[in-house]
Amino acid sequence: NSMDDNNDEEGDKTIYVNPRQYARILKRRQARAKLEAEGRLPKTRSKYLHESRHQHALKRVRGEGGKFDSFEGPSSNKQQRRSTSAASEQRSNNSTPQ
Amino acid sequence: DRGEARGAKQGVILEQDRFMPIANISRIMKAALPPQAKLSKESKECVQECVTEFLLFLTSEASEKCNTERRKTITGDDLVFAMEQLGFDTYLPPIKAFQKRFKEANKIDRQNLE
Amino acid sequence: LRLKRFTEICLERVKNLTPTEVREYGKKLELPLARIKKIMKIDELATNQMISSESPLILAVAAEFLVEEMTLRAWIHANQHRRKTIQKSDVAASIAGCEMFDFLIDIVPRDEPVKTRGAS
DNA sequence: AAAGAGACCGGTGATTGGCTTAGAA
DNA sequence: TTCTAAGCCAATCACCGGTCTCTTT
Repeated sequence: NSMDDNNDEEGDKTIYVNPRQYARILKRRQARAKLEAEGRLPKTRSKYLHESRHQHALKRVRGEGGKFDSFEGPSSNKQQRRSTSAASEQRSNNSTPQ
Repeated sequence: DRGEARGAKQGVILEQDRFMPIANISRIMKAALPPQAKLSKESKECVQECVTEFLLFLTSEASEKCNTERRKTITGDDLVFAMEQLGFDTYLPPIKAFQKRFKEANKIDRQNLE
Repeated sequence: LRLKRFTEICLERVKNLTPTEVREYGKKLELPLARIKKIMKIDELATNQMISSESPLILAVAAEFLVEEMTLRAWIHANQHRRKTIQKSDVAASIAGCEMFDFLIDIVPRDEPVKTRGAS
């Protein structure tokens, strides 16, 4: 019922865990290790998930306080359409920026 | 070679497929809290990862039992049994109640369709 | 702060449900079933198995309970430190303080030295 | 016969960042 | 006290759930 919480052999801390979960915890640990060994798990989180949504957020109209706002500003100024002729198509692939 | 190509090669599992949407997690957490409570981004991501482990923890238990019993479908009963085995006793009454009503509802509109 | 009332509240939410209301409750679940199924398929064995339609539903309800309880315990810990923002350390403490959450031992780093003193 | 996988589709809510200031430190 | 970081807005679009056919139990 005891287990070390570090999978390295450094082994110092042995703590006692829920005996009903013990066996499953070990098997899950193996499964995660295998997944990691196959290189299927990104170890770091990306700043955003979708390039398109990131760009969308940058392009959105914002109020005075930096909040998102409805299509047009309430006070002065007329709406100005910025038809973004951003020609290049981004591959919708997900690169991890950070 | 069928044994090798079966489970071996799949691409990287990206975040969208490994975690529940962060906004949903956040909403559940907020709902359980008094309105003046705030949530750090780290705490939300942490709970997000906990949920994934929870799902896989139960799935792993149920899946292995199905395998040894040579059944090829993971049923709700398998997951309920897994929850019992793994000590999630406090969740069981509501879960069982929900499952029961769900089966009844299925039964009913199956009959209605005929 | 009343804490152990939580389990009872969970029960009340589900115990009186007519078959018609089960559908509504199913719709009201926060967690998308499609993604739950996708996550299940990450499991080595489960990838080659079939998954009944009720399985994601069961897990959705259970996971929602899990999040609520974890969050509540984390909030208690945050309060003990006079904080109004739940930090990752609070979640870690809530996990460390409940035997049922032992399965998260690898997920959340256990470096919180704060020992829960014996409450009265 | 009953039920799930997989492909397809259309509708929709999760994703998303700059500024303010709550509140962690 | 200093100064980090959470909440606040809502428009796009990836994804969810519903439906279909085909396969599996």
